[in-house]
Amino acid sequence: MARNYELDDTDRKILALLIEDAKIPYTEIARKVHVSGGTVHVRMARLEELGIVKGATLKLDYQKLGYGVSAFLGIYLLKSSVYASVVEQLREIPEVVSIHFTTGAYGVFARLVCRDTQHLRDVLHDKVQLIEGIERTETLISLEEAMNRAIQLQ
Amino acid sequence: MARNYELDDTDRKILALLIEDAKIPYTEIARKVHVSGGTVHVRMARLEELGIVKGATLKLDYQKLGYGVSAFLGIYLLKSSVYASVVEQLREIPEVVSIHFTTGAYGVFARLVCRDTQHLRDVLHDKVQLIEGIERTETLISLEEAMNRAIQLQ
DNA sequence: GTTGAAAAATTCCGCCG
DNA sequence: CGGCGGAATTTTTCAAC
Repeated sequence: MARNYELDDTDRKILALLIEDAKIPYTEIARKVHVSGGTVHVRMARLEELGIVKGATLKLDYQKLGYGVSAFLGIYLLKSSVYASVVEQLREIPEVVSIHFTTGAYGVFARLVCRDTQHLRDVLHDKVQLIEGIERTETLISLEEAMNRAIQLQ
Repeated sequence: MARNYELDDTDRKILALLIEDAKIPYTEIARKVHVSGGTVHVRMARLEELGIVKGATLKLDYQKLGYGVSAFLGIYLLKSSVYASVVEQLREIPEVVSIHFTTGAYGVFARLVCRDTQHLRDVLHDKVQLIEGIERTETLISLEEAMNRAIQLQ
């Protein structure tokens, strides 16, 4: 499941460039990596085939889109067997953007993105608190996202 | 700073499609949104001009890339005035992918992505613990990322 | 906001080292 | 076999309306 695939230097260089900007043309990547455009195409097709590349998405300024409040939620479960069910129910909430199963006090750790603190309050009260299997939650409101980037390969 | 820009339904539909897959051609978006290709182009140019769209990036399976361990770090600061300096120093650590200024006990909350628990241990001990201004940290290791998605517009 | 046409990129395939 | 190069198709890009 967590296998490590054989990636060569060309693969990593291609990925590093596309992580920075997924819209740069393959022909330009080809020039920078010193291979042909066809090769970039073949390498990307293989990386997608392997499931390493799952697609591309936009980098957005959520603040400017009106989603200025983000929060982390530490969730205490009534018993650990409800994990899968709680995840399913969290997934149904559009404001939940990521869910982690973590070590430590919390069983589940989630991140929410909301328009404002009122919206966050509503989501917590009307959606999260109603989920079966949750004992209680601790909320950490992010007042400012000082940084957010993709991992650097190598 | 946190202004709300006027986006119409067309803008939102275009963004929603590109969030799903930033590589679909503007011509295809045009068909789905019932406008011309030129209009999609103009709308995206404006959204980039406004800074709402900051670019595009790849969606990757970090597990398969050999980065299977992710952790959240609650950081207690010696005094709140060191915030900016601590953020600067965290930014220098390649394994740190996001930094938040939060309410609650921690002054700073960060996320790290590492190859394995040994790598995480090394980063915490050799890099994070050396930062001036940090009193102590609490680590939450994510054993599994059950979900990770972009926010849904509307 | 649309159209249409030039420029560029993608994509595929036969060939070669 | 993996990489290269060229050609057909599609997309991007932009000016005129």
